[in-house]
Amino acid sequence: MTAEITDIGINNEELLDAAGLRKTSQRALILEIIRSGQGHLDADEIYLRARKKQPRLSLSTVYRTLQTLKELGLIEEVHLDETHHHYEIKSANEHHHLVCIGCGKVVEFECPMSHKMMADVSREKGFEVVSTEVRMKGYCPTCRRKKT
Amino acid sequence: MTAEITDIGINNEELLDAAGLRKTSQRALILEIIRSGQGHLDADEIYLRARKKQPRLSLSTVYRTLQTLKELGLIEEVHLDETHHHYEIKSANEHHHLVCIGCGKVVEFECPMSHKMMADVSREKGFEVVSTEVRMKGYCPTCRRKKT
DNA sequence: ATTTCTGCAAAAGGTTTGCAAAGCG
DNA sequence: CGCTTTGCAAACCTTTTGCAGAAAT
Repeated sequence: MTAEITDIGINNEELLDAAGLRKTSQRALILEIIRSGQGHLDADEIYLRARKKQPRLSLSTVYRTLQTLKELGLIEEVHLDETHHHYEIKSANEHHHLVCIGCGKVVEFECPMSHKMMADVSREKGFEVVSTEVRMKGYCPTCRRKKT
Repeated sequence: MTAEITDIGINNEELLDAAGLRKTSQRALILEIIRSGQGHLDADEIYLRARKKQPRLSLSTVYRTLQTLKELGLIEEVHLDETHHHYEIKSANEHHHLVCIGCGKVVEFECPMSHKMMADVSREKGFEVVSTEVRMKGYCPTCRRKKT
């Protein structure tokens, strides 16, 4: 029962340590929120949720922490639309995003082909390609029905 | 030699007309700039270039015109990074973008596989997928050399 | 005690909007 | 002439930054 909100977790603590960073309650909370929120939270949503536990926490801290966690490789910034950034826990299985134009729902999908695509493009263009993002837009089953 | 800068072009004029919109010199100029600028211009760059011909043109007009042209389907908004929007002429051959992390250079590539990807995802997720954007990042030949 | 972090407020950067005047049809 | 479009300035929204005080090591 000693699981404190300040626990960032063994591996993560080591990471912070190695980077010469401090383990603070704000960082732990924000990471926890991203972890338990089913992916794709934006800064403001994280801020709102975090304030329920730490009312004095500021939005700039959220942004700075997101930046830090991203640099540590704990979270990933994804671009579901053009106006916000969204963040999710960096997971082993890479995936891409399908966004519903009607309701905003986000579904993840895997894309084994993307590796071949990267290889093809690398060869053709002479680039060293380091990342690929595939984003699809469409109508989810529910919104498809509504459309008619 | 009577090619006026105010010529939006036959098809485009009809489009404007059909939409109940007016043919103005600003719209013609902006479209012309996007057409002759080798793709991927952002609003500010378009604004700068446009001012050379029409010094009193305003940035809001650029934004409003881009919006209009996009709705008419004459241009396309692409997302090369997260801070800007970029615009290019809507062309028959669909392509995707590869951006150099070092120098910002943008290269287009085709992606025949994307159709299969769309079909696969549609079927698996039950979505009606309407668009796919593939964005890769990497180092161009020149920047690769510099890196070492 | 030293150095990093946080909160607050203000700035920044891209984009949008309200409104009166100008321009197209 | 009526209605759209423009220019200007101000507003907006997300994200970043400067700084003094608070917290971590």
